[in-house]
Amino acid sequence: MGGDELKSYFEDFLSKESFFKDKSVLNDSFLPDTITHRKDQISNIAKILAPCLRNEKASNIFIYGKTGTGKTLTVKHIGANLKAVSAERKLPLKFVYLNCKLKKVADTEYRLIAQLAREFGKSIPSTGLPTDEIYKIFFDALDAASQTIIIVLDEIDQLLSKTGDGVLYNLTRINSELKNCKVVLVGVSNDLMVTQYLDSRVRSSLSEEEVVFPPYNAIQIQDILRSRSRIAFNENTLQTGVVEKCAAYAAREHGDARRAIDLLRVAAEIAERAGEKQVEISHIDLAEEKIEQDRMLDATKSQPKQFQAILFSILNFNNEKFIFTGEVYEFYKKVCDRCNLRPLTQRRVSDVISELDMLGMITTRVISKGRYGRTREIAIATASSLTAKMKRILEEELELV
DNA sequence: CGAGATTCATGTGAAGTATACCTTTAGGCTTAA
DNA sequence: AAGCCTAAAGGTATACTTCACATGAATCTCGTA
Repeated sequence: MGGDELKSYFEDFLSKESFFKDKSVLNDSFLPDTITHRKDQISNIAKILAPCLRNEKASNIFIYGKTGTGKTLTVKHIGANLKAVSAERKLPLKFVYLNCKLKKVADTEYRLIAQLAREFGKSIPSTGLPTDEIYKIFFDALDAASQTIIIVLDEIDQLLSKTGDGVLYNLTRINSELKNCKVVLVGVSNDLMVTQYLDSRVRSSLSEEEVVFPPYNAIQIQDILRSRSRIAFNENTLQTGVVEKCAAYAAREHGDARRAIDLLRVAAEIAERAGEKQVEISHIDLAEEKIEQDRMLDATKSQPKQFQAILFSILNFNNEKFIFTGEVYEFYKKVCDRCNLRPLTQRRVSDVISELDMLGMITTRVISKGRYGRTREIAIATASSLTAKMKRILEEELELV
């Protein structure tokens, strides 16, 4: 574009009214003032936690629900209100939210407790201290003042599957250890089955109260989308049927409202960039594709080198219907050779493959081929056009030519 | 022909190792009395 | 002598390796009909 052309493009851009009034409303991190269709859950949790305001010990809570059913949102919402009230009245109440899924932040016992201690202003090194010491620092930090503390552990299932329930056992015992303050634990989980893996003491202590978040149905998602789009968009931005379609797509996948909102936002971005007057239904399909792609490509880029090499090895077999660990490992060794990476052992590669499965980048299951042994059957979870893009990124990242 | 033994390839658990990082401690140097 | 800095010693978590055993259905074996 030449200077004049560019200028007129920008002028043209400005003359068009933007679709968005307030785009942040459609972001994951946005906290609406009111949460649609979650009255029961909110009042339930609020009732359970309310005694905290009087500095009494409230029950621990376990919250279940699939992704995008508003668990995190609800908990944060209640937390914000509790904070507001307690700040106003100068009550000794603290609310801590922690997501256990964040890699390198809270995915092991040590890191979880360290992170919690940091929330209380302690500085904890990333490694080097005994875990007992970390507990001690954390407990001291808690007990420093007479107060009630609500600790929310989001996506707790991730933590449990990786490190077992030892952490939770220790946390549930806090109250008997500490003199001055009371701690309420709120566990949030996507997996309804998790409590089965818990030690019975932990289970009974942690799930003194349980709250279930059922999936939204399509109508409810529509309501959510409408209430958000009223704030997010200017009038007449959405073609009729757009909200319905987004809702339908999301409802198809176990009523994931976050997905519906993402879909709407991305569809609008696509439409705006394409210079359309309105967001049309066709943009939603494009959006769905784009979201999936971005998610996978970002995940691909952000993996550690070894993971990338292994993923690349797997993708290399994308023409074959079934891929087995042995084949992948053989190829992986060659890849390592080509990009100067020290090959990991097959043992470790096996674990990495499981982790990639957990990340949803591939699908695996362990099968027995009878006489021909036992292995993991690996399937690539994405469309072939996308795997091609992923491979290109990996080649770049691994400096393969 | 069918029940039970065998087999293969690799899953999986436990224990050991390398690395990076932490605190403590001892020694050495500087400084002030 | 007291204070401060540095480096070594001793300790830990984490990622990875090593070792060893577990798995489970296709295939083989062998007694029986």
